[in-house]
Amino acid sequence: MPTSQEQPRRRQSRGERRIAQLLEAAATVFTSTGYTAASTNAIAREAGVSPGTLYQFFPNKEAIAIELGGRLVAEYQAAYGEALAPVDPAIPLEMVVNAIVDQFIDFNCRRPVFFALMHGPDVPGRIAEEHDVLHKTVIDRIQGLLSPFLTDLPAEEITRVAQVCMAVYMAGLELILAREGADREAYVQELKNVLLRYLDPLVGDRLGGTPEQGP
Amino acid sequence: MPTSQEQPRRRQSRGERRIAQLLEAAATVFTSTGYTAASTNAIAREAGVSPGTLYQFFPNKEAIAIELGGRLVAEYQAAYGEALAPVDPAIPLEMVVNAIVDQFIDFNCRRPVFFALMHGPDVPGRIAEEHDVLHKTVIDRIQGLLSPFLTDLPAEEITRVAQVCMAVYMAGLELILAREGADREAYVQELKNVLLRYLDPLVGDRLGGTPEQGP
DNA sequence: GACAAACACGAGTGGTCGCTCGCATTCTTA
DNA sequence: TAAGAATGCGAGCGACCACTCGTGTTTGTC
Repeated sequence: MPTSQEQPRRRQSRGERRIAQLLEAAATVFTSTGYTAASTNAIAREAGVSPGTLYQFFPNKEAIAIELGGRLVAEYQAAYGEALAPVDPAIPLEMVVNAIVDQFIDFNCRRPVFFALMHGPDVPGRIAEEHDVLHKTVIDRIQGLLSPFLTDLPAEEITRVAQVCMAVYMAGLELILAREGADREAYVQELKNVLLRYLDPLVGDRLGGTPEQGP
Repeated sequence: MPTSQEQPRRRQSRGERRIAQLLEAAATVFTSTGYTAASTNAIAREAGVSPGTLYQFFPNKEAIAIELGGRLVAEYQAAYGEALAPVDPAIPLEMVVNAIVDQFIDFNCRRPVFFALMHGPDVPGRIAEEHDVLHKTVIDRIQGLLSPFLTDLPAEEITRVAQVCMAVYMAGLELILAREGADREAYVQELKNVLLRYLDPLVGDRLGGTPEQGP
């Protein structure tokens, strides 16, 4: 016999719209207050519905964050699915780093919730697990991307380099999200500089060292 | 007439001991759960006293964090007060960065609460202000330290560089605190590498570029 | 139009947390 | 040693929050 079967409730189009509305409201509230401090009543109010209506579509608060996170990941992969795919190591590292940073920054600026949900230290068990999985995946991809460039380094060290790149990116992202306009652009350039100068001395000896670039 | 005067309650030595005990307990709880999730009852339990006793010495939860933060800053300044003081720009940047990173890492490893309190995104108003002040001070100091080295750059850009250095340090610290032993040391070296390679191309042309260093 | 299912409401429930209060105990001081 | 202050206790209060439930409304289907 089936164990506690999940009967797939038939949604009406009104329901689908409500769900989208609630997730949008949740994104707004999570972004401004973080996950833990965000109350489900506040999310419902932001969406213009009653608390009861919210629980018509989500079994609990955690499920909102999980669904939101899932949709964000899907949206990201649809837009930049190949961002971290391995590339021809003959391409200058500068171009690779620039392209990847630009894509990630672009997405994170358009969807600031993503950072709030991923970087928040207050998210509870289940979400933290999802984040861990995603984090490990990204690290693996960075590692695979860097390997052809960092031919002289042992695998263990490449892992470390990937971890450091990820951490530096996250730190830069926080600075960047707190700024706007030209100031933001300047910090994006600085982030690229940090990563490039960090990685450049590590690449195996091939033609084309990366020269300095100005703003 | 005096406005709502604070009468300085005479403490017995027993009381001073309790305060130290409570702050130590608070440090433990804050470190493991963060400020918001830490309950005052949990802090009292950790210290082996009743909730009422806790409130004999602190007017509210915020005051605990503020007192703890104040003592940590004082402790830090006593140990490394001159860590960010300007130095002779003839000294190689590598030595300067190495020394500063070592000192900060050393302190943060011995007192992990410091990072938890400073980096936590969930700390309420009053504490956030204190952190802002401290953060601005540190940025200023870094700026003053870097200026003699980065002679070719306008002030505005040096500010940006200081901000980036601080953010990179914080990111590295998070990686480092999550590791132990030889692994930790390796990440400390990586952090130094990131900062050095980022700053090295910026220093005005003088003798002594910074060569690569191994683990 | 009739019926059922999905949707919507919002006061209410149980639980947690910051904090209080009345009272007991220990220390200081004269 | 006696008075008063400091310390200590822990049940409990009020506020807030995640979540529920009884009831009423809208929508899809025959």
